[in-house]
Amino acid sequence: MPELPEVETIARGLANAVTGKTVASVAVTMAKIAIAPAGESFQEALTGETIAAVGRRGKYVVLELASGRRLAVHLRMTGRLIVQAPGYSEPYPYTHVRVSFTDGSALSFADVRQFGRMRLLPAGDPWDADGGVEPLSKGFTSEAFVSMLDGRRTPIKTFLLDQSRIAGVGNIYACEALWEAGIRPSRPAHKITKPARRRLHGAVRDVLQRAIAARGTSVDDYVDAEGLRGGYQNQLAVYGRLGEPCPRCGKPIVRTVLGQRGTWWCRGCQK
DNA sequence: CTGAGATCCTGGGGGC
DNA sequence: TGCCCCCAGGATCTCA
Repeated sequence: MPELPEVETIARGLANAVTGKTVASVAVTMAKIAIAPAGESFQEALTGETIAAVGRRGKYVVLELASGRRLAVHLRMTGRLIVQAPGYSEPYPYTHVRVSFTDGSALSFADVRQFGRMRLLPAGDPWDADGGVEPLSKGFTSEAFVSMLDGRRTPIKTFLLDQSRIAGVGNIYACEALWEAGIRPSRPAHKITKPARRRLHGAVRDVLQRAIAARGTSVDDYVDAEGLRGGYQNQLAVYGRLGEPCPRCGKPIVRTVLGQRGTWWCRGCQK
């Protein structure tokens, strides 16, 4: 499941690989994946465009096009954006959209479960207006985070996963940040003390930055734009480690369900 | 506002 | 060994 660090890694790889390239043709083999503005054809609108830049917003990979339009890609659970060099032979498995460039290379969107989407947006479209703060931006200050939790009765882990509050945190890094901060995932957000809120603010940023440095986490089948796995799965403290000893206190990691999500944590040191 | 439940999908894990 | 069942999971929508 690509979260902020994985999407950041993919976007950086794509920035190197496709910036400046011009679209020669587009093949869509699963129509629901590729969404165009009303009345437009995805293939036709994209053909002839040049990739001006590649960035990230929350869990979206955003390709900025020379016309001012954008292609916002959400990978959901099993989506992949794969760059294939000129002369590539095999289509990447489960490819639903392939963008071919004039130099013979291609950018393929592949997705086993078909949950991911590529959305072509008109220039200036405020598509991400209701998205939350970027947790690695200057705007995500300790003070801002402390006050965000005021009056919020929802479990803190559910809060961290709400993309309209903080953009980009998913299940893996919510679990890891809560462990690092020593906070129980089910704790109502407003009941968390200010010192603990500050610890959590720092933990969210630390975990995300360390995961980016490791090029993301590959627990299931995440790979970046070059098809490479990440390395952060070797640094996980709790996620997916049911029954294994807590790295801090040695008690076995437990798994509970919170907001319909698997949640891994330590009863010994998360209060 | 808040949470619960359904929906979308398919590979793969568990049970027998 | 083989087959069938069922589940995970992010975002979004409906309903209470």
